Amino acid sequence: MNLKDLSSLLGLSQTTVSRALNGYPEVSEATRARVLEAAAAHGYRPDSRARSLATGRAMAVGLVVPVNSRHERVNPIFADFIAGAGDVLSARGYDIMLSLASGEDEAETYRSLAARGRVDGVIVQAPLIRDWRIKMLRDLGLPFVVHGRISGEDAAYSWIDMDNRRAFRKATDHLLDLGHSRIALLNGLRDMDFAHRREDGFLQGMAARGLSPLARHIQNAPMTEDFGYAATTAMLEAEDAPTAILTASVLVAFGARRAIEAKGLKVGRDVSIVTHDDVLTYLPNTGDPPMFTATRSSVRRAGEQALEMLLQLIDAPGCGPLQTLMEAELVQGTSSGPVLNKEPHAHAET
Amino acid sequence: MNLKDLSSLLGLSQTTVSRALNGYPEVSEATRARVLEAAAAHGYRPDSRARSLATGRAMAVGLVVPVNSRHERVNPIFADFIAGAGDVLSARGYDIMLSLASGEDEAETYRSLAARGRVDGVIVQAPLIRDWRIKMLRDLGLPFVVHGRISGEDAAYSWIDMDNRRAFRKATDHLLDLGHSRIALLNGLRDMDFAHRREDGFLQGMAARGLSPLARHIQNAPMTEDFGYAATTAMLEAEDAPTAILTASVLVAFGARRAIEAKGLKVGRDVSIVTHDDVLTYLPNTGDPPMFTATRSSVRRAGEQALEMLLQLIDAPGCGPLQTLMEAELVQGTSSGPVLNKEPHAHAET
DNA sequence: ATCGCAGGCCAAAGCGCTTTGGATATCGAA
DNA sequence: TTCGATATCCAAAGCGCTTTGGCCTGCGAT
Repeated sequence: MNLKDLSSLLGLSQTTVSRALNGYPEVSEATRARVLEAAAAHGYRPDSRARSLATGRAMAVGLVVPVNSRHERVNPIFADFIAGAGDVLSARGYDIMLSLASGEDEAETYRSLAARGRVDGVIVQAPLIRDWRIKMLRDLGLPFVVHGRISGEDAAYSWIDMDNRRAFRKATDHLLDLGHSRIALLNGLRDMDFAHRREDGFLQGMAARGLSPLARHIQNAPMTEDFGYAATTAMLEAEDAPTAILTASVLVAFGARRAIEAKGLKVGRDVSIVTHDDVLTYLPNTGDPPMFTATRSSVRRAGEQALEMLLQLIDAPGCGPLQTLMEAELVQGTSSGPVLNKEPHAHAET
Repeated sequence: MNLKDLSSLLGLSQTTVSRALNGYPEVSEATRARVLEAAAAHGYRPDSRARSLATGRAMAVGLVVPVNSRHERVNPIFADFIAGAGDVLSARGYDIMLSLASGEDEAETYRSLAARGRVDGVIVQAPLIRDWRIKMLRDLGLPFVVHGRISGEDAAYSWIDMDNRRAFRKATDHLLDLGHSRIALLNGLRDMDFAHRREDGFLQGMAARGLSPLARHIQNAPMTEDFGYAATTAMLEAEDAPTAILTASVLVAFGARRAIEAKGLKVGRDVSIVTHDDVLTYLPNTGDPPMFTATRSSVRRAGEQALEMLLQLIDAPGCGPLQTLMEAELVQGTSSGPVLNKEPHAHAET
């Protein structure tokens, strides 16, 4: 059932039917009602390719998810980010064009999406420290919003980000206030911009009290449970074991907790954990008080907001760079407590 | 840069340029070379909407991800499934149209994708016990592949599934062989078809040895860490505590382990865990031997295979229902061992 | 010299929609 | 009665591509 069929069926021109369906005023209410009814009855839905070709708008946004080429990992935060994005988009009649891009192909992916007219805008995920994508997207003239920010990028661009530096500064201060001074940071991959900012916040907090962490107490890796476990185990067994650990994700915190408990130590008493919590639906930090003391910022909310912004940029191309900084709140859980003044934990089991 | 520009620039007709680019034989090799070179030089990429309108093929497949309406949860397995799917698709020039659909809207989502010509086929995720989607998709005439199977569906349809029943039968037998008889099952949501099959395999295994589990030892919930923790804690504290636990995901297994260790018990000695492992990149079951004894089947591989099948159905619409059953392998980890003959664990700490 | 045929190219007709630029009818005001 | 608004509707021109159905040209066969 296409427009031609429908209009001849109604004894009207395609123009009139199209206008009736799209809410234009040049059509009588009686006719509009008749058209809408017929359209519903026959399940007519305009072909989006044809419509898109005629209007020049794709009614879709691109979500380019980088597949870490070294690790071939797809971060599960995308599932929640997309859930947020999807809500906003479907409410406005947009679709999501998903592209997985691994490293080299990524430039081609953007160019292709733009040139083939598949999308009206894109979301840039997982920005790196000096990300080349900004310049390329600007050159392409494709509206975009970065989920995260890019250190070393001078030009203005639209982004939504959590205040990673401040969040980790807060988390660090929290631990320092509890008397901890040997604090470790289990962070995301080194080239990720967010990891850089988190480390920054951590170091600033330490420096403000005249402290400086051991180099081996700052580790970067994909944020998996076994990274948390392995890194924590190693640190607890070495000299100058940390009394508190900052982790970049709940999954890593799970691993840290396992390592601590495997040593016969108690989380929140012998070793404290403060984690960042993206509020992923399948990794809830539940309990009252919650299991982990955490800096909390919903990635799903970020997805909603990011798309709100992108749609705004698409609707009004000139409306300048939009920027949203989300604040993470520190929630006190059971995983952090005052430092114990006793023998280093490393020897607790020896 | 569109076809018209490119062809007038080359002094050729649009027909010839189009044919040259698409590999038709009616164009001399010399001309073809000239065209390809010019296209590359000017970064020409055919507008996919126009092409799609002309050919009738969308060159995109739909991935409809159900957002559990009760729980608003997006299962992280989709991230990995999509990674597999993306590999296959991008190699063949297809794009992914992602739709999040929550319950009621889902029918509309499929209808809309089909009617608007946005996709050439779809993947159906998370099938329920008696899923209405099969009938609807068949009526729509849209090629589709189900990721999972549908009990109570008589008509033939294309699917790819892991042999859930056999996997859990294997896992159960493994535990039974180790002498366990009080085995619990922490399963996914009750209306999910896979959960049903897993329970089946479990019950079959038990019945084969004349055993039948306690009703409260079979639990259904979203597969989160805290479900594993809470359920395990409760069971260990009650009468007739299980000596072994079967979990439906690594995340749930994490929770079960935490509960066991919190009771001062040792996983693999006091209480065994066998989990299903979807081999999610961010939830690796690492170690040698691995941390968890598990039935292993890569969901990423399933994604690849599912799209291979879907593309086949799209290319040759009549090629009949395609069905792939994947076998999960049982890998022995450190989380399962022979049953201890001693006082019930419930009292271990009292 | 003529014919047939293949190779190489092109004009134009779609694909299904939106949108421009009228056309026609109606109606109150002059 | 005549005239401009208004309100309704319509024919046709795109959007950028593919594809059908030719049109030439040259060449070997008749």
